[in-house]
Amino acid sequence: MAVTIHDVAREAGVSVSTVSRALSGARRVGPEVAERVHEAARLVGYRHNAVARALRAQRTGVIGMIVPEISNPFFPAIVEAVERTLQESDRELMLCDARLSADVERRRIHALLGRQVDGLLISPVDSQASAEGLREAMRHTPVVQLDRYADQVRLDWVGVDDEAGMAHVVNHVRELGAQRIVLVSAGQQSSSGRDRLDALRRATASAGITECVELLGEFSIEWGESAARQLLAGGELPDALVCGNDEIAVGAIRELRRHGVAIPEQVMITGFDDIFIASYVEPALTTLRQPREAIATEAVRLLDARLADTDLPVRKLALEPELVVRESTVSSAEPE
Amino acid sequence: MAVTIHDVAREAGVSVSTVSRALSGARRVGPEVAERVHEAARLVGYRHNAVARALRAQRTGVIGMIVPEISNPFFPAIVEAVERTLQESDRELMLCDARLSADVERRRIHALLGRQVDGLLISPVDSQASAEGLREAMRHTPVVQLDRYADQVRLDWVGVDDEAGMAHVVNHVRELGAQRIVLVSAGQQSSSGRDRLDALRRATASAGITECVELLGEFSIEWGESAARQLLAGGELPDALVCGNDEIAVGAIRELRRHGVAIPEQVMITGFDDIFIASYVEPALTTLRQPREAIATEAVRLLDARLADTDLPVRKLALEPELVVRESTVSSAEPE
DNA sequence: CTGAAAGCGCTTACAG
DNA sequence: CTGAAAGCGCTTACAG
Repeated sequence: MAVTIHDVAREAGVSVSTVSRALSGARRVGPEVAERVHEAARLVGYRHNAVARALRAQRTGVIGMIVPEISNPFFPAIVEAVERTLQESDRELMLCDARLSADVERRRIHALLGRQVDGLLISPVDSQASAEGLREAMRHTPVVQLDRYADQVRLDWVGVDDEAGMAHVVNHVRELGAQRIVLVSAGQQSSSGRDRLDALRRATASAGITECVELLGEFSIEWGESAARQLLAGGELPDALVCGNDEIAVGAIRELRRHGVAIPEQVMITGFDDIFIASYVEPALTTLRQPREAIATEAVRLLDARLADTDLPVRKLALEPELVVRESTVSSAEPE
Repeated sequence: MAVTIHDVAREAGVSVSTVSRALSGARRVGPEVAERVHEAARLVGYRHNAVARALRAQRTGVIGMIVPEISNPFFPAIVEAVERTLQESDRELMLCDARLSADVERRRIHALLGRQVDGLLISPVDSQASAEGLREAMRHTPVVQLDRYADQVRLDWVGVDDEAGMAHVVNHVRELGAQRIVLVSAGQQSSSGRDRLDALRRATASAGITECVELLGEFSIEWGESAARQLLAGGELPDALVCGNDEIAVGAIRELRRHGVAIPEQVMITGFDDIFIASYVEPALTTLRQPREAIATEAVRLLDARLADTDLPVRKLALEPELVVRESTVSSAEPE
């Protein structure tokens, strides 16, 4: 029914083996024969069947990717870069959304394994609960974690260097004269929450800041607003609010401005990630720009390395984020 | 090497046919035999091979999806909903980014066809240049367009009802007393640009608005800013700025506020789409909320209908957006 | 209800 | 360089 390699073979007057070789470009075919095969393929309207090829070659050319939540504005840029990178080697991306549930995540892993993906890129939803699914996955295919990671799993990872980032940001506000700093971040459930808090503590300590309050909630605008309300109720405001991510910072900015607090004059505010809206809030947010593009390409590179050699040691790759100074810390900052 | 159905058959002491039937749930298997097969499968660690199944069954269970640009904040929510809908029927999503190029788009179409997708969901990048690729696609697999569409192609489509939306918005500002209205939108290259402009013209005409200037550029924040500058330079401001999408509106808001214009007191502003930042700009933006979830589920439904019956007539499904009133038109609007 | 056999469309040793 | 043959892991008429 479908046009197959056999139709091409008949048309060109050669064997299917020759057609296969000519079409796949494996060079052991006479030049005029190759020409004839290509002509015949065009004539009969032949199209590759990647499924048949995959079954035979034991390689699908499909990479699975699971993100915690596609609608989280952080991931689309990474997905896009991964997809672009894969195209360079004629591979496709099968994308899944874990909907923030380790359970859904595990089911998606199984589905992707069933589809025989050549590798899996994943940002695990939970540092604990994701571990089991990941272990299952790595028994069957190369796996690389990106952005987030799970504990107790020996798996490659590439993501942002929280340590370096927080040091940048703390030094920045320090140089601008901040003495009293409040850290607003998330709890320790996710790897980012924990790592950023640790990084924040070390950064403030090594900057010689002793007066340092911690407000811990979650990575959301709502928590940023609520934390700001706590500060307002507490009386005196700190010099700077260093937030665990941009959403917290955006929430804090909104709430503080509603109460007439001048930013950055009364309080400086910083974020982390540089999501789209960071440059559109008022005042525009000073933050750390995640090297999303690099994270994506490095993730594919790590995967390919493991594809080539299964005995590689586990690699963790932390990429330094870039400090983007905007008006939430420096009122004269050039608008981008 | 891999554990196959044969290993299960040996373990269970039955034929591979029986194993296949028992595992796929085709009920023509004795209950205790089925039990034994499942037990054996567990024992030998059997996993489905979706590739082999797809080759044999001539059905992959994979739906291809091509979006103009994943990082455009409009699409992730749709992608998420599509993926969720597909999961209900154990299908997977193969996602491609056309990078706003009809050329890349055509290559992605070919790749997906080669992978034998069971159907294609696409938001074409260009109303003209996308047509050829789409025609190629529809010769091989069911295709449904969503959000955008191409001209001169007989293909199902599901998207927002621009006509109804613009009528809502124009009536809204009209009721609030706006007489002089400026339309800021995009040109006619894309289907949305054209349709929204048409809808806007009809809406203002039928609302009896005669003083109506049109500023046409593109769907971007930059164009919104630039249009606002033109207005400021032109002297007297209109009562309302009705924008073709949220990004234009956000740009206009920023620029007008920079120049001290009071919104909505001096000028009301409306958008279209209700993207994430619409509720976070100041003042929060009155806009039309796209029924993204419904667009996604209807797109899959249309595809499934066509999968079941190839002779269906072409269907266009326009879904009404919801007017979300915020502070950019009504200063007392409740913050959400 | 169950099994033997054919075959989905390709690739790839193996000969020649 | 080219061809005949086996086989990737399944499903599905066809018999029984």
